Amino acid sequence: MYAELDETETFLMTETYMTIREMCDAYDVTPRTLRFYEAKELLAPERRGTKRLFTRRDRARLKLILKGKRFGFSLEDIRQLLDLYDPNQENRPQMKRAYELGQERLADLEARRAELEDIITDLKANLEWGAKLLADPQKTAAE
Amino acid sequence: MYAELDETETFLMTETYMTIREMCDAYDVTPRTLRFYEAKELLAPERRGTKRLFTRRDRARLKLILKGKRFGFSLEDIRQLLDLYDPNQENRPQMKRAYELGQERLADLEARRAELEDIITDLKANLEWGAKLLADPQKTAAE
DNA sequence: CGTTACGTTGACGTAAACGTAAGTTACTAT
DNA sequence: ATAGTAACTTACGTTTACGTCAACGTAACG
Repeated sequence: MYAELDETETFLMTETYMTIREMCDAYDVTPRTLRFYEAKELLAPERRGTKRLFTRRDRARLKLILKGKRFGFSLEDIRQLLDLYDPNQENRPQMKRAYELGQERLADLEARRAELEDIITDLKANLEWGAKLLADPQKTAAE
Repeated sequence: MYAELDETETFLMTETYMTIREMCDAYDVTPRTLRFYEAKELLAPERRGTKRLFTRRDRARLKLILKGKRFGFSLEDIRQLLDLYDPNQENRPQMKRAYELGQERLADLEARRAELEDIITDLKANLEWGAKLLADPQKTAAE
């Protein structure tokens, strides 16, 4: 099926593919990581022969993966979130399920945002107290 | 030194200690987890004989640990954050270092808050689009 | 045509954060 | 005295998310 493609790639090259190394440099990850994400079905790069070609879609997904990780989501959590981002057209029941799942996730995220606010507020207050203590050890002595 | 204490514990029992099981029930963790956190010096329960007695301080710290984990901080990260919360009095250079470290952490947290906002915004938009698609598949067909 | 560079697939190793017995101790209840 | 309950220590097992070789393919370059 691919036998008729020549070296000049005249077909869908509007996609601006990226090699694995370009990806690594652009997003500061290792090749191992990208292959690992593919194995876990978080990414799905195309292949030219044996080599991976990462698409715009892969890049968008990778960005989300990296963000998600910074918030303590497991890769499995993230995979489910990603599925919300390009819903499987032609499958209403599954779409609906994904939509509902998305609502729950959104609630989670908003709860986390509140927690994060708390933490930030606490830490700020604490640092201000610390600043006073450093500046004037006597005055701040009392609890 | 503890030989003169009797069973009625008349000394510092204003602290309202909690047993390991009470802690587990209150914070939804396992005993293993609490012992693990102690081994990692995140908690420092007192002992009555061999048994652990968790103080108010331990509880405050545990709350922060659990929050921190939800944001993808490692236990080692969290340990350093915790040290900011009850600074080692009588140690200016270390206090100063802790303070500076705290500033950095705060910047991290605020950056994360921004990211979290992004994610929430994205997901919201996505879900609204999904809602339309579910409600009226024809109209929403175009990309 | 050899070698250098980049990519590939196994396959085993590792650090973090616990889980899970196995065996011991301590108190309490019958 | 015995049985039960709860906690303890020691130690090996497990999962997640990759790191790290080893061995191989192939395209380009001098």
